[in-house]
Amino acid sequence: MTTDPKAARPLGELERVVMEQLWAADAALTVREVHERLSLTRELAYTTVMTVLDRLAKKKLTERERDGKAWRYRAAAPRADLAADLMRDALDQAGDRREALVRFVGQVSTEEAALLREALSRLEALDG
Amino acid sequence: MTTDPKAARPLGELERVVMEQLWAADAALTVREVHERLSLTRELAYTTVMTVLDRLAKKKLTERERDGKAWRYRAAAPRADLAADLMRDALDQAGDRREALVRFVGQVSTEEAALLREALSRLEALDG
DNA sequence: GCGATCTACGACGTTACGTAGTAGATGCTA
DNA sequence: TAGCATCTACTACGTAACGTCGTAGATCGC
Repeated sequence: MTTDPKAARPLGELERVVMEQLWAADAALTVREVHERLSLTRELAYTTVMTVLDRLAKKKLTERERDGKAWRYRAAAPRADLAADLMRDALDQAGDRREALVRFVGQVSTEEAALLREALSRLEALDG
Repeated sequence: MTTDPKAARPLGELERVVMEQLWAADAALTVREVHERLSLTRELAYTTVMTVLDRLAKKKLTERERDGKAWRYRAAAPRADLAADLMRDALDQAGDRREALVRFVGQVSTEEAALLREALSRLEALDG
């Protein structure tokens, strides 16, 4: 689990692209910086980006720190964590976990299956 | 994949309990039957259940067939399929699949990890 | 033919999200 | 230090999903 044990609803479309900027950045970004990056591919009001960043913070998906009069935002958790949380939630909704996992591995690509085996091996090595 | 290759958004709360009735039933159920079952634990108008069943049908999550003047609904896909689809969607959102899978297996229970290994073995046996 | 039962469709409240404007606080600069 | 640029806080609006029903009309069995 990342942080919240509850409801990790999938991100909205704009929320996702904003988070992607944060994940892609080395450091925490200001609203302006995120806005600038997004402006390369779409038109958005500065305040729109600010609102989204703010909402993400309220949802605990971003954290922010002061930098002068501005806030700097960074992702509260790695992208992979978010994805893993969503996978968990999905699995939790299945009645029969075994069956759900069977279906899941049955639909992943060969590469993904290999990655899964690898991850499990690594886990085994750790757990002993 | 179950049916729709796209957006398998998680079900709403009422949609979920309705689907659970369908999954739990041996045969296709009428609105009345679903309503009766749900009425055991909560109060709902008959038409509310009907609306939900209808919406689920429009979303291709249920299929229906005539039975006299009434419709009989059944889940369009096994519950496990839905869960697996959601897991897929979640995985697809991860930037780095490897990392996401590592995080995922890192948070599943020991039992789930075992089930995953089992499912992968089975897959391997099939794929050769 | 009637009454019970169904469906079709519209409606309303709430919440999430995309999108943005206004007002006021704040910090840099000439 | 006065003022402009910049930032935040807050409010707002439209849309879509969903929970929740009601009404009207079709339909089936007696």
